[in-house]
Amino acid sequence: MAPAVTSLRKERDLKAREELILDHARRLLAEKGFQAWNMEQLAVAVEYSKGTLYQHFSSKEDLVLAVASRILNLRADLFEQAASFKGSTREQGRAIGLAACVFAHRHPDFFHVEMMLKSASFWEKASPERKEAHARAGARCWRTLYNIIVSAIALGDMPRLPWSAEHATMALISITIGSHVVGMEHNLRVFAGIDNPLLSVRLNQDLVCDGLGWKPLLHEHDYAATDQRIVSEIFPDAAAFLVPA
Amino acid sequence: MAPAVTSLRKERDLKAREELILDHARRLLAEKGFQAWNMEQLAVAVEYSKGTLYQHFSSKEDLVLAVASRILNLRADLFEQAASFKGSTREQGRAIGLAACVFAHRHPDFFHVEMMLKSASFWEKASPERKEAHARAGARCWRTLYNIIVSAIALGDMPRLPWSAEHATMALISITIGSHVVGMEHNLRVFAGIDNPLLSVRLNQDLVCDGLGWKPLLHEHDYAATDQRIVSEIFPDAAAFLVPA
DNA sequence: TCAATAAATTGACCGCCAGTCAAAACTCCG
DNA sequence: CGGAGTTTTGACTGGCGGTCAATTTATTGA
Repeated sequence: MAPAVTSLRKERDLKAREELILDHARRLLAEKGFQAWNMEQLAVAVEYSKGTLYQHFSSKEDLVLAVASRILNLRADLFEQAASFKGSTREQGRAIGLAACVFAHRHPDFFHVEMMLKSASFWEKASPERKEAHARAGARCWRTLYNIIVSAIALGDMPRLPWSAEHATMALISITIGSHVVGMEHNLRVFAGIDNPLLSVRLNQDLVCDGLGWKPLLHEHDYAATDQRIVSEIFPDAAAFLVPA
Repeated sequence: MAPAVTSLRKERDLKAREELILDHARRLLAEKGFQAWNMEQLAVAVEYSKGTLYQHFSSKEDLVLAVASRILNLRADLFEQAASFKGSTREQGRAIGLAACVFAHRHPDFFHVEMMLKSASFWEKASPERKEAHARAGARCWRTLYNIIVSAIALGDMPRLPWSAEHATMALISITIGSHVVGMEHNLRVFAGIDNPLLSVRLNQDLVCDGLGWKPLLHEHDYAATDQRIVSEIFPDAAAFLVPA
C-alpha cells in the first residue's frame, strides 16, 4: 500500500497525462477530422504507447467525447461571461447569442465533432461517466440562457404565453444550431448570397426573439450600440467579424 | 458489339439491381445505423457478391449517400404536394412545415443519416455524380418553400424588409432543422417537458413565421382549421400525431 | 544497498472490415 | 460448337481499434 502523499502525486501526474492526450487529440480532430488519424499516431504524438491511451479512455469515441465535453465547457464559460452583461434581459440574451458566434469563430472545427455526436454510434461506445460529463457541460450552456429568460418573463420583458420559458429557451437554441447547420451548406450559402454565416445566425436569433415578443423589440432599441458595448466589455478580441463595419 | 435491343434490357436489369441494393441498404441503415453492418452482409442480403456491389457504388459512403438522396427526393415530393394546397401563402408555408413533420414521422431513421452527411468524411469518399444528385434533391426541397415565400412577398403577405426572400427561406429551414436536432436530445426534451417533439417543431415554425411578419399572423387566423384541411386534403394518414386532439 | 513484490507500460497480436483483382462463370456471336 | 468478350465472384490485402502477456519501472522491507 502506497503512502497517501505518493499516491496524490501519481494522481496529479495521471491527470496531467490525460490533459496532454486530450490536447493532442483535439489538435488531430481539428486538423484531420475523425477518420484520418488513428490511435497509434496519437500514441506517437504524446510519446506513450497505445495501451497507455486505453488506460485513460475506453475507446476512440470515448476519447473524442472527452475532447468535445472539454470544448463544450469553454462554450459554457463564454455563455456565463455573456450573462453577466449589465443591461436589459434581451440585451443579455443578445450577449449570449453573440457568445455562441464567438465560440463558433474560435472553434470552427468543433461543429463537425458536435454533428458526429448527434449521429453515429458514439454514445454506445462511450463510457457512462463521460456521457454524463457531456450532459452536464451541455446543461451549463442552456441553463444560462434559461435563467435569463425566466428573468425576462418575471420582469414582464417577455409574455408568459403562448410559450413557456423552457420552450422559449429551446426555440433560441434551435434557431442557433439550425442556422449553424444550414450555414455549413455551401449550396445554400450561395443561394442566399451569404458571405458571413455568423451574421445570418444572429439575424435569425433576432427573428426568434421578436417572435417571442422579447422587449424591447428589434426596432424599439438601438441594438447596434448594444453590440458595441457587449463586444468591448466582454469579447474585446471579437470585434471584426461580429459587428459589421 | 451487342445489339441495341439487348443492351437496353441489360441496362434495365442493372437499374433494377441497383434499386434492390438500395432497398436493402436503406433497411439496414434504418435497423442498424451505419457501423453495425458491413458490405458482405449486404451482399448476402441481395444475393450478389461484394464485388458486384462495388460495380454500382464506389464505397460504402457512396452507397449510403445514394440512399440518402433517394429519401430526400421523397421529402421533396411531399413538399411539392404540400405547395399545391389552396389557400393563403402562409397556409401553403404551413403545409410545407407540416410536410416536413410528416416526413420526419415516416422516416425517423433518416435524420441520423442526414446528420452523418453533415459531419464525417462522407463527401470525400462519395462520387461526384452522387454528390450532385444529392444537391439537386436538397434544392428541390428549399426551392419549393422559396417559391411560396417569393409569392408571399409579391402579394404583400410578407414585408420585403428587413429580410430577403432567400433569408426568410433559410430562417425557416434553420428553425426546422434546428428543432429536429434539439428534439433528438433526450435531456432537453425532459427539461422542456416535451412529449411529442414534432409539435414543438411546428410551434417554432410559427414563431419564425410571425417573426417574419408573414400574414395572417398566428393570432389573426384559425390555423387549427387550416391544419385540419391540410391533413385531410394532403396527408390523410397523418392526422393522429400532427394535430393534437 | 539489495532483493522481492507490486504496479505501470509496452507493442506484438487479434478480429474485423472496406476495398481489390485474378480467376471462374457466363453470354453472345460466327 | 468454339472462343472472344463480359460479368461475377470471393479469396486476399492493408489498415485500424482494441487486448493482454511479457517486460520495465517503482515501491517496500530487511
